[in-house]
Amino acid sequence: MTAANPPSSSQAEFEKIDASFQMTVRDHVHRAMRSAIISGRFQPGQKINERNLAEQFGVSTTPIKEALRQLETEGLVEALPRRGVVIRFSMSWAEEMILARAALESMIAHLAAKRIDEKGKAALSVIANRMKEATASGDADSLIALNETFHDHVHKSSQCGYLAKLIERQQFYDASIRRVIHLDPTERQKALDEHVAIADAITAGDTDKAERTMRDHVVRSGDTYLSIVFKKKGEV
Amino acid sequence: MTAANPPSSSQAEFEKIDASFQMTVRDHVHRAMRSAIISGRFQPGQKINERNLAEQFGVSTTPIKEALRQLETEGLVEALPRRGVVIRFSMSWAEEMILARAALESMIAHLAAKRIDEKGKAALSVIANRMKEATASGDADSLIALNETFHDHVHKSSQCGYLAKLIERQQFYDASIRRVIHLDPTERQKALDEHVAIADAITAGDTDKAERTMRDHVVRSGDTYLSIVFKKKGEV
DNA sequence: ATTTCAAATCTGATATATCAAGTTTCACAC
DNA sequence: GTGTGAAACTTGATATATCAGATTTGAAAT
Repeated sequence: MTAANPPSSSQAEFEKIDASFQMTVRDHVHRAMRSAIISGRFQPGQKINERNLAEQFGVSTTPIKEALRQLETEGLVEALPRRGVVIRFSMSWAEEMILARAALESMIAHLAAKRIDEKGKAALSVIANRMKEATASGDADSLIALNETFHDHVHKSSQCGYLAKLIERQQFYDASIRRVIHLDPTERQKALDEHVAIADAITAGDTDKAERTMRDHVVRSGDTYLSIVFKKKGEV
Repeated sequence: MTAANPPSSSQAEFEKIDASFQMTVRDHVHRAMRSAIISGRFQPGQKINERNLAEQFGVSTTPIKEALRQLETEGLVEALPRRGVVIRFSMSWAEEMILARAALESMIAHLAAKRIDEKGKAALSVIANRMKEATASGDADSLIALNETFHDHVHKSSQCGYLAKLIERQQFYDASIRRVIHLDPTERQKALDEHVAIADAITAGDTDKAERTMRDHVVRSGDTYLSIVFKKKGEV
């Protein structure tokens, strides 16, 4: 289904260019606002003024309104009809985002363990080995990238599109915070052990174990992020 | 915190009016479009024209664009920058929505079993008993309403706001389809047994069992809806 | 000082206009 | 017939204008 096929004509095969490559103003605003909200640059309950925002970004209110609708559907702001939008993000919201991600990732891990093929297993093993190396050498940047590769590969193996998309929206920490975590050797080791356990379970087709190890991993690492972002220890 | 408090002044106490009560054009469009998509009135991959839609609804394109952004974030349509939006809903998408709901509802059931108080247990028991009666008498309309009450009560007991909101978006069947299901005595009985099992587990504080019974319930009933909406049997 | 209420103001909701990227059409060259 | 490319057309993206609900203000009444 991938490279094994002979070219149907004498043309070389290329992957479709990702349409989301090009940036629109509303997406820029959406990302910027999302990042600002989840990094705490707005207070919970704070009101958002559309005209102000438009002026700050130097654009009209149209793309602002669209970005706000996206944030609203994501659950990061609440829209009160004819009264504007207010920020809805706090530590408890972040805790629930972790739980949501844990529930969804463990579901997808279950399916990955059920549906992964031999090629996928091999690829997963390669990723896991690279993680071992990067952990040993303390290469934080590689680990951050590999972490994303790992989870993306699990998503692909599960053959789930909707679930994968849904999971993307449950992330409330960004690159800079990840970096802090991955610079700690203890954290690095914990994450590695968990990733290896997940990979083993999926490769073995052990749906139950894949589910449990993934959930534990998401919850534990999520709590670590929580304690950094909100400067205190969270329990679930 | 509820009715036990004496009035702080001589004023009677009223619940705040739900701000989402008032309807805006964009919400009307959003709901109408969502309903149309999940009931299959658009083909997967079909292109949506903003101006056409605006004309059909008899409004300008502004609220249309906002509604489309909401649908996009929900995952029901995909926006290709500068090329418009296309429908992204099919049987496989619906299957995944069921799985997402199963994962999230079981997580919330787990928390409900952990956090519910005595008053909540009593209320849950009342709901379960009403369900038994309605099932015995075959009152489909009451059952539909009670079903919603039941799940809402579990959500409340879990004290989760974000998760509850997230779950609302994973519903792809509406009242008319529910009615078909609840008119079947066998289905009614199955649903009752499951609801009772869930209520028992939550009341007993058995987080594990609450999780499992809830998941099984959502998946099984989801498959029933699936087979009706898409006219064939789905397996997961 | 407190309450009342209408005018002024603010601001989100909607409509309309403009711009630019994407698509289609079709004449023309090979 | 096939490929090329420019013009015409379509349509999403953005900007601006208008409307109406919500909030604030302040003078008058008590």
